[in-house]
Amino acid sequence: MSKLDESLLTGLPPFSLLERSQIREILDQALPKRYDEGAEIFHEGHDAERFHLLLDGYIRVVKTTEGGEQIIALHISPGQLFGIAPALNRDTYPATAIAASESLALSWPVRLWGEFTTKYPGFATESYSTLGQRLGEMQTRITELATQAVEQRVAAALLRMVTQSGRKVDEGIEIAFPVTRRNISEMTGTTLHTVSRLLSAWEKDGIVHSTRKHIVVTAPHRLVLLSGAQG
Amino acid sequence: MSKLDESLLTGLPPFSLLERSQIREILDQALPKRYDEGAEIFHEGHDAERFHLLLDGYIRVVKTTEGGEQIIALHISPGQLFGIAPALNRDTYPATAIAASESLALSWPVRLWGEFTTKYPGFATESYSTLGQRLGEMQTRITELATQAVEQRVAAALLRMVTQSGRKVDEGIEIAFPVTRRNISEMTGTTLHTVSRLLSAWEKDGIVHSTRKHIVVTAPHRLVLLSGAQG
DNA sequence: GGACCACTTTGTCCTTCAGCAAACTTGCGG
DNA sequence: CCGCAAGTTTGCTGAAGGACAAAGTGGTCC
Repeated sequence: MSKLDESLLTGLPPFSLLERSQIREILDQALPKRYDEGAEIFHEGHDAERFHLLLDGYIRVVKTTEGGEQIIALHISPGQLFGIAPALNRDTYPATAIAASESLALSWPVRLWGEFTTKYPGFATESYSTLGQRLGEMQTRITELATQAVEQRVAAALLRMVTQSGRKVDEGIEIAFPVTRRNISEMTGTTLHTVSRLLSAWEKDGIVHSTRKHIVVTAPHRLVLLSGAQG
Repeated sequence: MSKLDESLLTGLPPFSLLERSQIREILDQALPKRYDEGAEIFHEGHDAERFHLLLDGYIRVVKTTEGGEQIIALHISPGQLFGIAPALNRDTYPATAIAASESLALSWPVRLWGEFTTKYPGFATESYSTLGQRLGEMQTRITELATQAVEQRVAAALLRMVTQSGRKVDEGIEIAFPVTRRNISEMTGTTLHTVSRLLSAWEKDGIVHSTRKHIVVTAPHRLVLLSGAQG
């Protein structure tokens, strides 16, 4: 593994305001690792031995029910910490992390968590803000699941992915990682069949254009209408 | 308001391990307040000026959708901190808190949050553990909503309330605060009608006994079966 | 180039549960 | 003690969407 460059961390929220030497030190203790699409990074229930920072790619955080069904809890984008069980005094991971696309992540042993939070003021603050945001998102998903119809939930899920990872292409905005119908159904609590039907309908209406594992949203504003209070 | 007694806080997780003089100091800065059933303690979106500790009673934390529907996010029991937006660097409350029964709570201005967390080691740790648990519960609710049928969700909601606040009576275990059918429907994402039908059926089966705003679970084990993978 | 595999599409049926409506019960305030 | 409000029960109907089935379509590996 080649020597890591400091520019990797410079400007990332958790490490902003740090001096070059500090970043060097943090980096020297990091273990970089590449993950293929579909590769597991850590598993629900296992001992939380390391915490992670995603540098490139996208991560799906997944929970499995006793019935064997999977629920996608959230997606991680580059620059975000994940698997930060130590922040909440947990000693096992509460969910499984899987690379949604080919990804690169750094990780540190949990014992460094305490060191980082005390040594670098911004680090703790930033981490807990992240947690706060995630809590808010989960709130939103709960109210969505509790009050909205399937069509609205699927529209909202697409918009969330677009917002988090959308990149401009000439047709519209493309979700930057592979997504299957099944994936979407696991984000919205429905079946892949229903998702397929919805996407087909939207395709016909010119709202989205989707190929095998890729989705381009061509009319985001119409999707917003579908996701909102009334269509 | 009469002088507060130190025994109020002694032994409560957030303040365990503290010396008498420290507890005295904390208590002297606290504002105690009594709330009638249904009274609002703070409102979603308002400036988070204080954080709270529930001493007696039960609090419902509620989120309102644009459509005006309410979703009950969680219940707070005595001894728990709530409205701890500052822990996540939020400056507004993410939800509304309402007394589910007559309640007594202490509160402190948010500026003391930093002081408490730095001065009293156990305080921060304990607070973040609480947050971790809540995050876990929300996860569970999301998977429930996404994968389980209404009957299972309602059974699970009753069990959750029983676990959190159940007190033994001769018929079985009673939920310690008033709960209406509508409340349950707001916890489970269904309608009060459906909840009413379920409770009636369970009453006939001898699983619960419910009066107007009170529920006694007479056969918890059967409820567990209903909430589980298969009924 | 062919075979297999993963993903998708589409059709049909059937259950669950939300929506609507209306009567009933309980408790409280005057 | 009466009237009203809040909470509950119950019936009926219809639509949403899950379950099952089966065929279509890329993509990839040999």
